[in-house]
Amino acid sequence: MFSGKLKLYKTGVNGRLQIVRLASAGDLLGYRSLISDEPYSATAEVIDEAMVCFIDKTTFFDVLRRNPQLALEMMKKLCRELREAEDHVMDVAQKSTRERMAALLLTLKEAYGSPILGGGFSLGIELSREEMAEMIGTTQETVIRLLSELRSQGVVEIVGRSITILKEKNLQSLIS
Amino acid sequence: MFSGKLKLYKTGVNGRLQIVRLASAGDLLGYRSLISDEPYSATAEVIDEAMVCFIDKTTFFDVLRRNPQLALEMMKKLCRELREAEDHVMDVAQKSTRERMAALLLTLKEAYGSPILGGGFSLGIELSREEMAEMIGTTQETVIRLLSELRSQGVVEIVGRSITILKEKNLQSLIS
DNA sequence: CGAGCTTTTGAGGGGCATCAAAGACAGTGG
DNA sequence: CCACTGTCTTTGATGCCCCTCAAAAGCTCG
Repeated sequence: MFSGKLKLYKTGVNGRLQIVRLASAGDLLGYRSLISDEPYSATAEVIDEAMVCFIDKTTFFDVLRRNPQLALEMMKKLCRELREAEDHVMDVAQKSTRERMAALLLTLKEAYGSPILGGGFSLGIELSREEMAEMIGTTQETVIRLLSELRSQGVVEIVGRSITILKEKNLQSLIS
Repeated sequence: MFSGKLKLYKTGVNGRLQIVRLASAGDLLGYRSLISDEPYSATAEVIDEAMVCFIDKTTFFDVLRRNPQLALEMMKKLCRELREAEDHVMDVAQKSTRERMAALLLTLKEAYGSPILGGGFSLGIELSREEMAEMIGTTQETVIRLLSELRSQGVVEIVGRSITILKEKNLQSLIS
């Protein structure tokens, strides 16, 4: 199967990474720096096999200028991403690490998950413990502890990097 | 003097607020929900006297469609805000409260500050302790403790809600 | 099988939230 | 003018969540 997943991250204090978002097939990358004329502020790295296609700067702007409707669509996309980013700020600022862990699992399930025989959901994306930590702003160790906690409660099943959600409702109730 | 300042905030878990950004004269508000067709995700509240001007939805889109250059400008603005929001995520996730406090003071100084006789900077905006807490994702009490710490070190001068930065360099070195 | 990763588990400590209460300050009405 | 009230600010005490450090165990690959 052709999947194609990238992670987009920033580098923070003492090299600690912060994953800003994941990108999949069809997503646009880098257009923001193009538009705002700022230097690239994030780094992209392949998680799964991905094919990338480059668009020339002038072509990009030409198409955009000739096609107001497309421009509007892009603005829509930007607005949505902005709202998501702001929500993310609030999550990190207010929620406990446990709540963010639960939210991450549910988000991944929404984006990549697929139902599995017996009623669970396979996450459909395999991240390292550290990558998860970098997404929710915590450490490897804490991610591990929270995951084992969930496993011991029968909420998830874990085999290596493959995670299956067994009791989605328990996660839902965790994110309050 | 005519200033006009608003705060834009979201409501999080158990009603705790998160100030997403401050807006001043000339800023646009609410256009994001307009464009992305999502429900309003934030609330605006006046801090200083402000005059607000409403634009009709259809007018807005008309102008945008007829004026590709304007659309590009708006996209620029959106991209910049997006980058700022993502930076903010990283700050909250990685930096200590003390670092965020210092960063907040410097940000406010950049946005509203004005030089004062003797080499300091008056912040030029008066926020309650709680509002500052809501901006950097902490509590009132912690803001107060950090501010007194800075005052006792002679880094800032505080009279009620008016804050003067005396030793900007010390703040700079705090944000690492 | 050894080297280098990731994952796991444990111990310890500190930063910060929470709770509680007193002080400061402004507005209100008697 | 002064007690009265509500809001904001300050300070102190307590505890716990989670980061940090350390080390062992598991996995992968040459």
